[in-house]
Amino acid sequence: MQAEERQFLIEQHLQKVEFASLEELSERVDVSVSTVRRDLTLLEAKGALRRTHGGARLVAPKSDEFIFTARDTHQLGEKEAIGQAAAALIQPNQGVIIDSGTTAYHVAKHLGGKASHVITNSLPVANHFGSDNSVEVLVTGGVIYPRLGVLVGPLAVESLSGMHADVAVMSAGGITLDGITNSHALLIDIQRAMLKSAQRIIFCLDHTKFNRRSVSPLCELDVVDTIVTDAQAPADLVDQLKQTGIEVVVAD
Amino acid sequence: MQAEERQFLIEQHLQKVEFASLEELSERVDVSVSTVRRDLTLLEAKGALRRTHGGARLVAPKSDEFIFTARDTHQLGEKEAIGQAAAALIQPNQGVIIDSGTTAYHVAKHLGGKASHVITNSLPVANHFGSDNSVEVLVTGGVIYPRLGVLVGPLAVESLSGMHADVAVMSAGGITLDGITNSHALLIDIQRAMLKSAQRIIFCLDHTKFNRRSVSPLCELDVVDTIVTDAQAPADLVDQLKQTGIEVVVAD
DNA sequence: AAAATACTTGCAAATATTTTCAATATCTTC
DNA sequence: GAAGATATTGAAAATATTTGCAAGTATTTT
Repeated sequence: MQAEERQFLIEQHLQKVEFASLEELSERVDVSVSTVRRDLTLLEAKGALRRTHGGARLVAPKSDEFIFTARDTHQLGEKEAIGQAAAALIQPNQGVIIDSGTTAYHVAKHLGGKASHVITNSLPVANHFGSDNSVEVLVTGGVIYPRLGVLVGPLAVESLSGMHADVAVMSAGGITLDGITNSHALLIDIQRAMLKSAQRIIFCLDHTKFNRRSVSPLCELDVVDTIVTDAQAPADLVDQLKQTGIEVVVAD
Repeated sequence: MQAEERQFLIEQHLQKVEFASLEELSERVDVSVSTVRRDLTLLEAKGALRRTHGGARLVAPKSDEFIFTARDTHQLGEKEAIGQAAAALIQPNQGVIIDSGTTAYHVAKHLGGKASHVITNSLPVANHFGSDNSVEVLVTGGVIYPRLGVLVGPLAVESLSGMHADVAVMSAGGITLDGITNSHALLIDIQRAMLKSAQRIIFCLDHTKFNRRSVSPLCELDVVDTIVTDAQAPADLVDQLKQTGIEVVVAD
């Protein structure tokens, strides 16, 4: 059996059982426990699963809500800080558009009852405000993009285009001096509608997004008013961004 | 069993029972009480639960604060049965509109991957299908009605009016021979749009809804194709409904 | 305030992981 | 197609983690 085939089988098996011990996997693909260990290490690096003591678990278990909410600890500290700093930029009683994506979600968590209206296409954000009747939450329509809990499609774009907000809190996949990019092509149209509907544009981008280019271009830099990032963002790019007239807030 | 799996089971069990003693948990996951203690400490740090003397208690998760979801035990048995019976009426690969309201939610829970499309204005229903990519879930836009997790308002009505589905699974506040009524006036417009957009109308009404009249009239009986109810529904009204040509399914 | 119950701490046994190394398999290069 | 180089595999020793237990401390109950 080939190494790749074996790893594929492990992945597939894990999709079914969610948790698997080393012995279980070793028996199933008929190699030594050592090899399974090595495979798991590789698969973890690939992001396909997470190692645990004695075995492995699925990254996004079906029983789990959406990819993030509680369990996503990827750069959690930075995202929390960014969330707090971005929320501080919002004035009381403003109307805020909140993008999908983990970073924007953390902003929502820190927003409290500050905003009077929230517009979002993210189900986790909607859930977060769901039982809070101090904020009016407007959810765009759309088709659920599985695992992310984002509403996409024409309905989402349409419902956004008729709206207006004071601020848009956005996230994205990458930023360079050429502009901002994002990975999910389906989101681009929606994000552009968000950018059009808001007066002030705040992008929340942790340091890993700097000098990175995702597949689809989203917008030029001149659309952006403010960028919120963390302390590890590369100083040179931050300076260059400031020179183009963008306000850059560095959260600690 | 691995540590992570064990902790996951503890979390999951707690979702059901709200509170569990150390012994109970220790027995359930088959480790010593000491280990359960350590697990609980970790889970508490993660924010998944709250420790108490002798056990652990669920920390009310925001996303579940909608009136129902798991915790609403009001006529739970009946609603489960109705949910199952109504789900059985759906043919594979149909497009299904699912109304907000607890009873309709239970139908969603039993639907599995049967429907190919689901249209809903209920956040709990959307969440339920959220990470399932075998079903395409279309969420109407709208403003969140707090505590119920329902999307209401003109946007919800608009997005529904352009759609079409094979079946609509509805719930309501009361039914008499004069028609069906509902309590939330905001929902009426949306429900009417749902009724217009679907070919077959199934109303799910537990026995407490029979011979009851809510504030706002929703529709006449001739719109209804099928009513699913439980065994305690009054026989006379059930008979009379059958005579008007409505199919009445009684779940046990 | 005493009894009962639950919690914390420290420790040894069990279990898992990393590291290392020899054996085998696979790929190059001639 | 054979010889050497490289990569992969399985197994064993060293290291680290987790688990269960028991003694001591805190908390609740009566």
